[in-house]
Amino acid sequence: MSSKPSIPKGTRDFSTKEMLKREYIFENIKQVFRLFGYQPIETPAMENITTLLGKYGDEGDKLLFRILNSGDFLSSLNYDDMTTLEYSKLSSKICEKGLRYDLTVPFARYVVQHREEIVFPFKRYQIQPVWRADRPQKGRYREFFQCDVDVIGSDSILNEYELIRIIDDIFKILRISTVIKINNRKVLAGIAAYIGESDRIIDITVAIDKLDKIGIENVNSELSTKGLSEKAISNLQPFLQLNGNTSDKLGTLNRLLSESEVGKKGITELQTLFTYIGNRSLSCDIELDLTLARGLNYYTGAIIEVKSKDVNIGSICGGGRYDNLTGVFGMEGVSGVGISFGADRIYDVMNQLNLFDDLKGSSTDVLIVNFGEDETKYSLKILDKLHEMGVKTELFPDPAKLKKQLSYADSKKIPFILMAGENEINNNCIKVKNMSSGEQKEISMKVLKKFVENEIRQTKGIDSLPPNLKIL
RNA sequence: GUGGAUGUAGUUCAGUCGGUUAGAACGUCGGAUUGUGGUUCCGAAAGUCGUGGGUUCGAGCCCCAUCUUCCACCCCA
Repeated sequence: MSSKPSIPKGTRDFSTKEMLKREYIFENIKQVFRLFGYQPIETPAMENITTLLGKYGDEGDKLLFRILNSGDFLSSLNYDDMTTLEYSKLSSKICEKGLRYDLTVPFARYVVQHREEIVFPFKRYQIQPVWRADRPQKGRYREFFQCDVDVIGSDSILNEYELIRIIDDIFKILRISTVIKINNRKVLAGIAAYIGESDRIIDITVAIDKLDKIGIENVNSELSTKGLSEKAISNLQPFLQLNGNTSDKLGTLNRLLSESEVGKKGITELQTLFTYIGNRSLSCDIELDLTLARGLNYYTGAIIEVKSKDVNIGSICGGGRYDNLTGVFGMEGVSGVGISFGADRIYDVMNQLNLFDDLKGSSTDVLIVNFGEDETKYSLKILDKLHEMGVKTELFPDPAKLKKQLSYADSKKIPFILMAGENEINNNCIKVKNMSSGEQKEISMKVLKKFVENEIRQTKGIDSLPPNLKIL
């Protein structure tokens, strides 16, 4: 039984080089989240399946990973169940748990469960993997990390504005040029009402979401296939053809939707948001995009999606406002808004654009050569000192040939070697080798600290770190 | 879930019409150099040709199934 080991479809191992890059992304995102006063939480990888079902639409239910009950999972079934139940009903009988599909629904569940201990508005961030049983392809994985920020318990559009700022800050730091697309579900609901097809809002939004992909004719024919009347479709056209700048668009919408209460509410929300954004300078492009629909069922207000301008990989960040997500868990009238950064896609974008150049260096600054048992005591003393000074240092674990130890340092791009063999120990000094110049010299133990400050810090020190990591 | 492509040392890829023992580069390891890396030179290890069946005297190559990865759709981060 020694077949080659493998990992499940759509999952990946991350090797050291990849992890350094990934952590760079996580660190930066986390710092911006903290800057705006968000605090971390984590929730379990698995949730009760009933928590997850029905929150993401039919498509979402299909993509949930279900966890087979432990033990005799068939004991809850009788013969009739097995032969007559359709598979989805059957699976919810034998699978009581599932892997989380996103971080928003578990968060809503968390808020309801911990309502007594939470002070509202509650601003939290959460960086964890999620799982979807999707068919994998480029930019689409079955296990991937989401970085969520949400504020729950506040209706203010200031929260939407804050999220836009966060998006802008993060992508500015990561040097990804992006366009932020904004829309509002209430406006979409208003449009559906205006054309007399209120109950078809999902079909309508899904179809117009494809506008820039398949063109206006195909959208119209798709709507017609879905059973929308000719009249409704022709009434929809002015919305599909909306153009001009943001205030033009909002003006037109205002006229067209003057009869619709929800529609007008949505327009006001958009207006408020765009006023906040106003003339503040953002590095991202911002665009009011009526064709932005987003599939997740629970959005009720603003919807936000971010795309890279240089790499075509779908959205790298998305989110919106949900007015009653906690309602399904028994806590009514609490509105929240949040966004989710797709770390894996951000990684793909940055990799493709070679934006990780700054990270080429090693994580270790100094390697202490291992000369053997007798010298190790002396080396460990040096190691401790350097660690106390905050210098990233490692001692080679085996007394391997010097050649081996040096080429290890070389492959890890460690810039400094410290050698303390018999001669050095007798003279109470250390030999230092600079790997890039090849130059080496002996220094006494006393000036070790000075040496660190003058040379290591300058070669590998804080100045070489990306500016945003300097605080660390 | 639907349709299409793909798979050969650790990695990137050759491999002719189906014909003897499947090759290269890079990487790894060893040596030239027992206390000095990168460059150079020499050498070695490394493969059940994704997996399982089938056709054939003979299969990396042809056929079937299956898995992986990739692409389009659906949907999404």
